[in-house]
Amino acid sequence: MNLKQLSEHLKLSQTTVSRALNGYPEVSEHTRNRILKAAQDLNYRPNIRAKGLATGRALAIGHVIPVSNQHEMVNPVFGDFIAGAGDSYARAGYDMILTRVPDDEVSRVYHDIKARGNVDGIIVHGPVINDPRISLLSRIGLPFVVHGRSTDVNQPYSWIDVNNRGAFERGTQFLIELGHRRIALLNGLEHMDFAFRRRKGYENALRNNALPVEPDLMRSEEMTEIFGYRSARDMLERTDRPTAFVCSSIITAMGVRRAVHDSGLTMARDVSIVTHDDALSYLENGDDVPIFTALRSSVRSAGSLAADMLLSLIAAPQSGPRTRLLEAELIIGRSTGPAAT
Amino acid sequence: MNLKQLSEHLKLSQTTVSRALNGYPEVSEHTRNRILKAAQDLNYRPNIRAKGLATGRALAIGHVIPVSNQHEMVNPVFGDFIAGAGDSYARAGYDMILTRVPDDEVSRVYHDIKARGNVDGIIVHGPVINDPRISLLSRIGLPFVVHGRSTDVNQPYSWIDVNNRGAFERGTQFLIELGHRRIALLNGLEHMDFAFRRRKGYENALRNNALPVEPDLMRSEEMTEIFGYRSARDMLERTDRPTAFVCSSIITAMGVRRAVHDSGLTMARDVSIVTHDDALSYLENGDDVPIFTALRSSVRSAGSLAADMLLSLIAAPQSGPRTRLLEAELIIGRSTGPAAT
DNA sequence: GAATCATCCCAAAGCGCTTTGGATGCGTCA
DNA sequence: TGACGCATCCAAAGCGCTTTGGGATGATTC
Repeated sequence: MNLKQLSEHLKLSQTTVSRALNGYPEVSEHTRNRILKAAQDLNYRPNIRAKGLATGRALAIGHVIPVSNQHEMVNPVFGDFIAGAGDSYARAGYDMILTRVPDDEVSRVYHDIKARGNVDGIIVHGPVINDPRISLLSRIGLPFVVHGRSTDVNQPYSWIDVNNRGAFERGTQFLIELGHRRIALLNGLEHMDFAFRRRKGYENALRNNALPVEPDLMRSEEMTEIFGYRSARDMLERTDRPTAFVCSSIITAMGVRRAVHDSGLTMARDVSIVTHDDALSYLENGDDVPIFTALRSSVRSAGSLAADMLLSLIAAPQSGPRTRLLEAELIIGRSTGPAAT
Repeated sequence: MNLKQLSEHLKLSQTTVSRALNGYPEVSEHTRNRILKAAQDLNYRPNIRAKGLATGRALAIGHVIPVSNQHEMVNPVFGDFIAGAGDSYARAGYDMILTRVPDDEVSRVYHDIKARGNVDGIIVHGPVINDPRISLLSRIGLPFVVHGRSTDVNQPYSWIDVNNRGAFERGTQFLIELGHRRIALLNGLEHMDFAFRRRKGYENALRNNALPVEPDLMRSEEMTEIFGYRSARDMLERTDRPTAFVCSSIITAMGVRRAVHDSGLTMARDVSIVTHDDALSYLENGDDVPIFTALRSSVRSAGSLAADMLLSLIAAPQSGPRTRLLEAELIIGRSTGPAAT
């Protein structure tokens, strides 16, 4: 069932039917109702490709996920972010198109996307420090919103981000106030902007309290369980072992917990853990009482907000870059306690 | 830069240029090379919507993710599956379109998708027992491949699945051979087909060894860490506590491990754990020596295979349903040992 | 030399929609 | 009564591509 058939069936022109369906005023209420009813009854759906061709809009948003050549890991955060964004798109009648792109092909792919015209805008995932994609997309003229920010990029652009620096400063400060002096940081890869900012926050807190920043206590890797385990294991073997850990991910924190157990120590009593928590639906941080003391910020709602931001950016292109900084919430769980004296 | 401009620039017809670019034989080698070079130089990309309109193909695959009204959890497996599939699509020049659909709207959405014509085929995620989507899609006439199978559906359809029954039978048998007699099952939601099959496998192994199937030792829920923890905690408090657990997910297994520790017991010595392992990139099961004894099957390669299957199904629609059963590999890790006597 | 046949290329229609630029009919007003 | 405005509707062009149905050219055959 296409427009032509529908209009023939109604003995009206395609123009009138199209206008009625799209809410234009040049159609009488009577005719409009007749058309809407027929469309409903005959189960008419406009062909999105034809519509796109005619309007020049694609009615789709692209999510371009960088896949690094060294680090093939799929971001665990991704599913939840997409879920949040997808719900927003569904409400607006947009499709969501996913593309995985190797680092060395981003430029080609963005040009492709622009030329093929299959999306109206893009969400940029996983920004690194001084991310070249931002100036590239601005130059190409494709509307976009970055999930995260990019340090050292000085042109304006739209982004939505958690206050990573602030959160980690707060988490570290919290441990310091509990009396901890040797606090380790198990961070994500620090060329990633979020990880870079988290380290800044961690260091700020130490400096504010006149504590030394010790490279020995800082690690930066993909945030896996095994990374948490191995790092904590190593550090806990030392005589001057840390009494607390700040982790960039619940998964890593789980590894630390395992190491604490395996070292014959007790969490909260001997070793405290504070972790970032993206509130992933499959990694709930306990139920009534959280397992880990955490800096929580739902990546799912970030997805939804990013999508909304991009859609409004597309609707009003002139309105200039928008930004939104979300604050993480400090949740006190059972993984922290006063430093042993 | 569109076809018209390109052909004017070359002083050729659109027909010839189109044919040259799409590899049709009616163009001399000389002209073809000239066209290819110009296309390259001028950075020409065909508009995919126009192409789709003209050919009737969408050059896109839809992934429809069911979102249950009761269980809002985002499937943790999803990211890796998509990664595998996405790589296949990229190779074939297809786009991947994601749609999240509430359970009660599947029918409407599938009809929409068909009518709007924005995909050439669909991957069905998360099949339940007797899944209505299969007959629905067959009736609508949209090519599809199911990730998993659906018990009680007797019409033929294309699917790719892990041998869940076989894997869990094997895992349970392994524990029995280690001397375990009281073996608990922490399963996913059993209206999901994969979970249903896993229970069958578990029960088969018990029956084959003349062991009782005890409802007290079987739980079925969303596969979270907390589910594993709480269930194991409960069961380990009993006087006739289980000596082994079979889990449907590494995340749940982590919860069990925590419960074992918190109960003052030792993994492998007092309590053994066997778990399914989807080989998620952010949940590696240890490094050289796996942490958990596991039934491993990469969901990522399943994604890639599912995508390839669907693409070939679209290319040769008459060729009838295809199926592919993957075997999980039993990996011996440090979570299992002989039953304490 | 005419007929036949490849080879290479083109004009134009068509995919399903939107949108421009009228056309038509009717009531209103001086 | 004629001019005008308004409310409704329509024909046709156009979005960028593919594909059908030839047309022109030169080589080959008889």
